[in-house]
Formats: sequence, structure tokens, C-alpha cells
Amino acid sequence: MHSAEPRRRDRRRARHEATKQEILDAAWAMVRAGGLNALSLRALAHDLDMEPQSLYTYFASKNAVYDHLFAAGNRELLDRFARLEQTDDPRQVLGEIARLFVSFATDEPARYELLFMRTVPDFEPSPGSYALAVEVFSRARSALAAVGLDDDADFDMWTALVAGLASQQLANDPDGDRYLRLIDDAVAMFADHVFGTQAAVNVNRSLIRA
Amino acid sequence: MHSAEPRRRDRRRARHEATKQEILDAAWAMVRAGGLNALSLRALAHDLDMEPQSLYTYFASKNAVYDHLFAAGNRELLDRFARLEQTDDPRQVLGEIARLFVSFATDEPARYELLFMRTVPDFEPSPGSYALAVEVFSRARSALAAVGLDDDADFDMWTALVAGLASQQLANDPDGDRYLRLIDDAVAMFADHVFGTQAAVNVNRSLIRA
DNA sequence: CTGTTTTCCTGATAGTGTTCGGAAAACCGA
DNA sequence: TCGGTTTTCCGAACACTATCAGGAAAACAG
Repeated sequence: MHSAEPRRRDRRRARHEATKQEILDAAWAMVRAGGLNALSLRALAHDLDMEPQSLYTYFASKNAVYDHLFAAGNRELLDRFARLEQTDDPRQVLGEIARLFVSFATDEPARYELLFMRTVPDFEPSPGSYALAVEVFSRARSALAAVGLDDDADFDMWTALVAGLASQQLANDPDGDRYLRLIDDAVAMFADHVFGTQAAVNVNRSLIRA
Repeated sequence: MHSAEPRRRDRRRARHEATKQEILDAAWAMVRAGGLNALSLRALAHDLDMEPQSLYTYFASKNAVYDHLFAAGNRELLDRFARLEQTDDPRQVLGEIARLFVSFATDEPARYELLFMRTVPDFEPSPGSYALAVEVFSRARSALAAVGLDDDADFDMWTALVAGLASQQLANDPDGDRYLRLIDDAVAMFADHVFGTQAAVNVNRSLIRA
């Protein structure tokens, strides 16, 4: 078929997508600088040398902008999941996931806030974006299942523990590592709880063999 | 001294304090009904049959209203602390404190949000109100110290765990008990971790799972 | 060069918290 | 009851916010 070079229509849409991305980049910068609620369409338009109303050519509303940021954040999180080292050691897996989440939070607090706390007044993710969040959730879930953790209650406990560490880190020591350095301890605590202590595991193994 | 009955000046100030309380009551109702960010000075004034500007006679700003709610929330929390059953059993103490916090959260999500999440855009508690929050913090801290838990890291782990359970409960299952029912398990996990494991129990757990 | 589509802006609406200045009301002491 | 003081309340206005409607300008398509 005759589609060797990009048609003009495509180039037009590419340009549309490009400025859309420019807006999102400026939005990230604004949010990074002043917090999640510092996002203002007026300021955004000013940064991009246009009138606020022009933004509506690219986004249906301010919340639509948030929605794109939300989706992008979840995609980034999925990327980091994909880059995790593969291993069979449950404790190592738990540690990696915990560090993934907490460092995702400290890397860009506003992004973590957008994804996991409900700090933007009227924002609710669109179905498409929410699906990404569910994907993240189930990715974590199956990563834990892969090392033998398939109990609902255990998973809830785990997410509560990790979310607690992340949110406390952001709230009480945003520039330090007061809670970050508890991760190994938290992993040990949780693993001991669900797998039994290392000693108990050994006892258990020998019992099973017998 | 001639101060047997209340002087007019006092009555005047009493009246001032009374309408101040009326405003706060209406604010609570509004926040309870529509969430923490549904608080609007215009709507508030409308409910009380006055003009929005009149509220400034009683509160310097909208955030000052939030500040009073914040302080009241912390006082309520201190009250609940005072009502805790006295006991020497560490695990029971941990359980009571955890239940205290999580039920405080589920009883009135908006209040918990105001106190422990940073969901109101520009609000920061005044020094006086913040002191109450610190008081709550240190009350919890000394309650744990009383049963032998005086390590900084342990305390941080504990607060992270409890805060995680509470916030996950509100975010993922506001009307249920999905995380609330994990409290006993969480207490056991944490207690085993800091006080030493009950090996027999864990072996038993492992066997049951196998 | 025409017709169509996309982009952008002017103008306006409705909402927010907040400040100013003065009027009204309440209170106080005599 | 009267005059002076203090407190309360409101009309008007300001500076913001997101958003809608309509039309002009620009970009593109054939």
C-alpha cells in the first residue's frame, strides 16, 4: 500500500500530540515546583505563551490534565516493575518492591500523591487511567504470588505496610531517609510473619520431608 | 472582690464564642457531608444566614477555620487516649492504640484526613494546634514506652504500620473492614518482631499453610 | 485558489477567598 | 435614658480560579 512517507494528516496530528506533550511537561514542572495543587491553567498557559482557553483545544478540563499525569505516573511505575531483578528469594523480592514504591514516592512526591493519596479535590481517574493503576496493583500482586504469597489478607497487610512507610516518609521527613532505612527491617518483620522465622522455616521443611 | 455574677463584658465574649462554635459546627457538618474540600465560606455563611464577609469577624481566614477543626480533632484524639484501658500487656496496648487510630479514621474520614494527610491545599496548622498534634504523638510514644518500646526506629515502624492500615482502609474500603480486621494480625506481627518471636506459633502457621 | 478542519483568542459567566469602609447594632458607664 | 465605645455585619470591590460560546485566523486538503 502507498504509505511510504508520513501523510500531512499524520504530521498534523503529530504536531497536536507534540504541543499536548509540551503542556504536560510544563504541568509536571509546575507541580514539581509548587506541589500538586499549584497547577493552574492560567499559569500553565502563561508559561507556554498562550491564553488559558487555548488549553481546552488539547484537554477537556484541568482534571483531564491531571488524568494524563496520573496515567504517565502509572506507566513509569510499570516500567520500574519491569526493570526489577528477577529472583526467587521471597525476602529479596519483598525488599525490591518496597524500595521501588518508597523511592518512587521520594523521587517525586507530587506524583506519588497524585497516584496514591487523594489530595486533588475533585479528581477521579478516567477508566483508561484507572486500568493502568489496576495493572500496577495486579503486577505487585502477582510478583508476591510468585514467591508463595497468595493470601488476600497478607497482600493487604503488605500494601498497608509499604504505603505507610512511603506516606510517613513524605509527611515527616521528606528530605531524609528516616522511614526509608526501615525498609529492610519491615521486610524482615513481614517475611517472618508470613513465612515464619528462618529457623521455623527450616523446622518446617524438615517436618514436611518427614 | 466584686465578681459574684458574670459581667456584661463576659456575656458579650460568651456570645462571640457561641457563634464561633456555631460556625464550627456548621463547618463540621459541611465537611462531613461533602468531604474536607467541600468547605466553602459562602455556603457556610448561607447556612448561618449571614454574608461571607461576616465570618471574618470570627475567623481570620478559611484556613483559620480548618485550624480550629484540626485542634478539635486532636483534642478528641487525646480524649480517646485518656479513656484507654490501662494494662501491662504489650500486645494488648498495641492493639488498643491501633484500634483507637483506625476507628478514629473510619468514624470520620474527613477529620482523619485533616489531621494526618495533607489533603487541604495550603493549610498548615498554627503553632498552638500543632502543639496538640505533637501532644498526641508523644502520648502514643509514651504509651509504647510504658510497655518497653522505647526505640526510635521501632516507634517509626509502628506509626507507619498503623497509618498505613488507616489510610488504606479509607482509600480502598471506606465502608467495610477489610483493613480494620487486619489489626490483630498486624499487632502480632509487630510484637513478634520487636519482642521476639513465639517460634511455636509461627511453625504452627507454616504447617497450616503447607 | 476553494472548502474544510484545527487552532487560538476575545468576551463573558460563575465560582472562590479576601479586603476596605462605613453603617448598624450592641454594649458600657453615668 | 443618654453619649461614647466596641463589636458585628454588610455592600462594594479585588484578584483569583475553571470554563463556555462564537468567531477570527491559520493550517491543511483537494
